[in-house]
Amino acid sequence: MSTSLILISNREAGSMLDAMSDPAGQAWAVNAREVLQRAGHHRGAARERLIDLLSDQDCALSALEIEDGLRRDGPVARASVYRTLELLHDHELVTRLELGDGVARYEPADPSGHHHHHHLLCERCGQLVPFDDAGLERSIRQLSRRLGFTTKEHEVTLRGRCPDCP
Amino acid sequence: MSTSLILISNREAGSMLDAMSDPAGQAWAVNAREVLQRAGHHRGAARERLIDLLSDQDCALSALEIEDGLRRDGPVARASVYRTLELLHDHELVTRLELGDGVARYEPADPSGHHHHHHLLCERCGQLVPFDDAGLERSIRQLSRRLGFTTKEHEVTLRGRCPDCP
DNA sequence: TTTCGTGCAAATTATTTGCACTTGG
DNA sequence: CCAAGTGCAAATAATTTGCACGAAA
Repeated sequence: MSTSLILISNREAGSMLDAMSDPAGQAWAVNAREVLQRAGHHRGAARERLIDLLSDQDCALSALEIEDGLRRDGPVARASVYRTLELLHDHELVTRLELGDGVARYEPADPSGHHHHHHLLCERCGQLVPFDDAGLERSIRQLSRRLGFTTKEHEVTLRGRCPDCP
Repeated sequence: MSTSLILISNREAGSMLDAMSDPAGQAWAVNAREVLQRAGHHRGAARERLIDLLSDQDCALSALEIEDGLRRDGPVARASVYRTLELLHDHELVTRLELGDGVARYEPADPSGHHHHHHLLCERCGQLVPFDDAGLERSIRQLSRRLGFTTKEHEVTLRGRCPDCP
């Protein structure tokens, strides 16, 4: 049974990406800007900053978390954050998640499938852990075919206890 | 590859359940009342009505939809709806879903696993379709074991085009 | 110089809470 | 009676929208 696994806590992932100067994120940002430009969009400051911030991220952030992050470098309007996220989502450049706590989270979308992953939310420590599983993906592909359903996005969320929380 | 399938549109399912006088729903309602009673809860009118309404349901409803449904038979306070849903969720009697449109939906939880299912949301016609797939469940079990994660709930959402919407 | 982006504040929407009153056991 | 449930209205929290002004192509 081939199961590929990426298991990264938010904190660890941040430093990993720092260490490798985040080539994947850069690629995403470049592509995102290109897509928006082709669609006839200008390059406003807030949007540019948001794209940079998201590209440094490995896992989902809420709109308010993004706003906070941006504010550390200077003021931003909340509306710009929401509008930019909506725009990115319309162009399928971000994935929008709702993990069951009433807050929408966003993360860079990954058309190549290289960084595709799902989420596991520990109900005890609140940690959000991205994971990837080939068997699961296979099941979903087969299932979609069987149902005659054209699946554009899919999302799997596990809620429970992580290995560190007994 | 054994893949069991239940494919029911909301509308069809409603009539199906009518036709068989909803034995599963009745069982759920009985159990729900028992669980709440054991926990020392009284039987207020709003809560009783909500349990009845949910037990007739095969798939997820939002709090506002539930409120509307209840109002057809008489007035209910919105707060009672939310409080009851919270209570049922605390006792794991309902499953709470967030399918990505900012609204929480609730449906009777199924400890037996008999009616366990996931959701498929057609982005074109908006139809919410419940489905069940053995292969998918197997993948999730294996995955949880491999990650050392104790999965209490899991949720799979597919978004795309249903067979009727080309 | 026109189209798009931004900021601010006000509006919406979903959900929660405080409190006085009613009801179940 | 006492604990729990209900309704109503006001409070939050997340997200959206209208509009005037500033910036990009």
